[in-house]
Amino acid sequence: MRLVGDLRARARIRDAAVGRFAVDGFGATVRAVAADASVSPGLVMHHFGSKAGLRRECDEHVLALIREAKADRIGQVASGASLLETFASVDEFAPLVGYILRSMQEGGAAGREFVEHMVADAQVYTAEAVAAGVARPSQDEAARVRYLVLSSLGALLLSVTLDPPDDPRDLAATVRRFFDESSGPMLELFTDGFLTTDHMLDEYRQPRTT
Amino acid sequence: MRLVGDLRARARIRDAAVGRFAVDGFGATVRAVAADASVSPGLVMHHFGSKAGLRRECDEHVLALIREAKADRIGQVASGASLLETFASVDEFAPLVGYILRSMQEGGAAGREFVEHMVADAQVYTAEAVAAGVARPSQDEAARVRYLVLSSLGALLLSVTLDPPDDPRDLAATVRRFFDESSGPMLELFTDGFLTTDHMLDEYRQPRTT
DNA sequence: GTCTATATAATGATAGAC
DNA sequence: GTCTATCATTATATAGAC
Repeated sequence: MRLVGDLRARARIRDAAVGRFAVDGFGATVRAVAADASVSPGLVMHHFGSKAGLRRECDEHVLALIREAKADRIGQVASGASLLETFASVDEFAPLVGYILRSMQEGGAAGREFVEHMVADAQVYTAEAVAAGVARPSQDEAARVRYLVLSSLGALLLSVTLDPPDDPRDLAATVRRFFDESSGPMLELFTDGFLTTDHMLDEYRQPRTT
Repeated sequence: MRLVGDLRARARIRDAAVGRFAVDGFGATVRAVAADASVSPGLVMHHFGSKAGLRRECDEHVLALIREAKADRIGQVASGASLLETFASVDEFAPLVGYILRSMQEGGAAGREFVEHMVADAQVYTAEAVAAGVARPSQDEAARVRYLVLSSLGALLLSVTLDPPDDPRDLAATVRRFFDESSGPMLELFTDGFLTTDHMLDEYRQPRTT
């Protein structure tokens, strides 16, 4: 079957590209991707037109997979970072996590969209948590959620970037280590806070009232 | 004076490189640096041996300047992120902030060292704050400080990376915008916390006691 | 010290055979 | 659809004149 063969080659190249980009970053060469997919560099260009075209399809494919996986576990996910932790430990999804981390690192379209989706999701979960009395209400819900997601994902990204695994295939272990080290402090910070009192906070609450 | 002329050219190239790397990332070419310094590409190689050599000297120079500047304002700095905010608003230091952000983004040696220094500093400040009764004590001071620094710097980095200024010279404005948006949520989170109670936290406090 | 000219290597992309 | 061969560009780095 000619069409099936075609689709399978395309998919193989795309999957190889996702893995390569995850491991080496987006500076990875078309040649390396072709080698991983056991095809010629020319075939990559034939199917995707350009490296940018390949990148675009990888972005879309990864985002689609993540959206799909999120739908399967709706309600179970509280923060973007813990989603990535869960994903990283599933072999099948590990390359996706690497790809998304690279995308956040580089500032690409996929990274931005992923973060924005995470913020949107967290907004819903937080509202539910507040309604359930599990989370405290905030002076500015939108700003709080945004900072929580940005800081959680940013801490993970920075941790992985500054201290990457020797073998990039061990990304899952690195992600897990980060969570082992930070889940304690996070819980403590989120429950007790960090400061005792702060005059600036009073001002934040009652701007120019007193 | 031959020696003075030499040193001035070296310094000019190095400063140009810091600025270029800050704006374009470390993929910036030797040619671009040479053009910014108004010298030939050959002269850059003559002075620094290789692009890697140039990079090394930039790393050392930036770290030295930051160490120096930190010494000048000892005790005034609570977190790494607010240090960068202060720096970014001073025109003279703006390229340094860009350089450090790029270095954290790429995972280079300078980024790692900068973060580690920030963690070490924050450890001292936090201990003082706890002693003064301004900050709550923690179950694991080292882990808490590390997470606070990593999340603050990570949130800033991610924010700047995902939504960079149109003109890279407007980095200061972007950094300031991030702080305007997140200082409120940070203060609230740090003072009140986020969750009401959490069973997992009890376990964290008294592991296998009950 | 500084420049011009060039060597060398790698990359994205194209052309055409099969 | 797939490959081989090649082009054009771009990068670091070198050599040697001034």
